[in-house]
Amino acid sequence: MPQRRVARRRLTAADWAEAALDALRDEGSLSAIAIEPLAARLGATKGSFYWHFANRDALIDAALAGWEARSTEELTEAVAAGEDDPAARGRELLRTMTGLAHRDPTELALLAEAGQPRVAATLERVITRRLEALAALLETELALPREEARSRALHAYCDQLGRAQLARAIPAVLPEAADDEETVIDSAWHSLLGAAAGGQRGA
Amino acid sequence: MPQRRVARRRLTAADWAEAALDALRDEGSLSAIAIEPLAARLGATKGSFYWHFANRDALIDAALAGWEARSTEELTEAVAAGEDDPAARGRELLRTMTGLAHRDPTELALLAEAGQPRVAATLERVITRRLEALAALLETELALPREEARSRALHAYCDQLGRAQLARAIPAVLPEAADDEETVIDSAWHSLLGAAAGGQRGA
DNA sequence: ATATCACCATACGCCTCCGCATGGTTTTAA
DNA sequence: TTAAAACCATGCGGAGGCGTATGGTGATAT
Repeated sequence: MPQRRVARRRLTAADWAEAALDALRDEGSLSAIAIEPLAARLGATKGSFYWHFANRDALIDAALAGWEARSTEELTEAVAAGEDDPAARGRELLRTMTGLAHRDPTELALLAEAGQPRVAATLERVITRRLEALAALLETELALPREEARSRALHAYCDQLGRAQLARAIPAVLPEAADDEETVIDSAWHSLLGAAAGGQRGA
Repeated sequence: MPQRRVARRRLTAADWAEAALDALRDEGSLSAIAIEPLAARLGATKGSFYWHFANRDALIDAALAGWEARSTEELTEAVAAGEDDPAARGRELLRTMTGLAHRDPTELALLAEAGQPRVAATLERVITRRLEALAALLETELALPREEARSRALHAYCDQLGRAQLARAIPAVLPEAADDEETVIDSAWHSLLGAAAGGQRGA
């Protein structure tokens, strides 16, 4: 019995990778990327999967690569936007960098799974690029010294990261105003501009 | 054959709960709390476990309760310390609240697993107590208005949380000075004192 | 001394998932 | 139209984890 349900189209490796990312976003854990559940979700079986991928790790790699590509793409778009207005570009950068964590749990899921070396490496590349972009903006547009720019960027990023974490884990402790992304971005941008000495003072 | 290895002592429920917390800290994931691996680690078998606990969930609950008890104990100790010097008490509070995340991965592991409702509830209680304590200190000792105190406390906490997260996931992006806990506490305390308007401005 | 109770080992069935082997079914191309 | 290639379903074996049943073994009390 040729048991196709209706007239399902055939799957590609990209379909599997995307399904893996979906599962990671929905379940919030790398263990959600499992062949058999994904196959069920896709209306297929393992036979399809093992044609496109060598094993589960290969699928995870593909999903990570997909996420990294999407993230860097959004970053470059944000950098390119509003070329004339530095403030607008800064806010757009912040939105891309930190708003993602609020809108899309994938990033927090990966952060939670940073024990895995491949996950950590992916995160390192993405986050480094973001910090680099933000620091560069501060350095050129606000004429801040390099170290100060990097320090402020890092500070803002950590703040938003912790905020996103709390928003996901225990939203009750955050003020209601934090629901509005525009408000959050606004606050982050102003604290970025008006930061005090900042950075680690020691040594 | 009475196969005791040497002359192992008998286990208690607390032994199992502690072993569960150890596993959670070492592996960094709730899935590390698994009966059979823990039994092997303890040199026992499932027979022992199911005498002391009804099932795996009960063990997780016990581990969470143990962590919560330990956390609140450390918090009250910090509040009690240095009663005469508000600054010293504030720094001690910060050390307890945020230093924990740096020294002990358990907290970050739980945060990563906040999808589980029981984990989220535990975290909410602990973190709320911490924020409450810090805000109260700022309110009474620095004579800050209530909302301002809460806002600054939350801000500092988010910052340290994000910093701890990054330190664990991708330590490369943090400056080397961040290795020194005293430096971190120092920076956090000063930014807590000298924060600008802070808080969400909106609505 | 022996009966009772607390504690534990062993073995079993069940489930979920990975990975492979095999054979079938499409699609493409010659 | 038929041969090859791409794609996929099915079935199997194995690993690891949960929970239960059952029968010990040690300590404790009488």
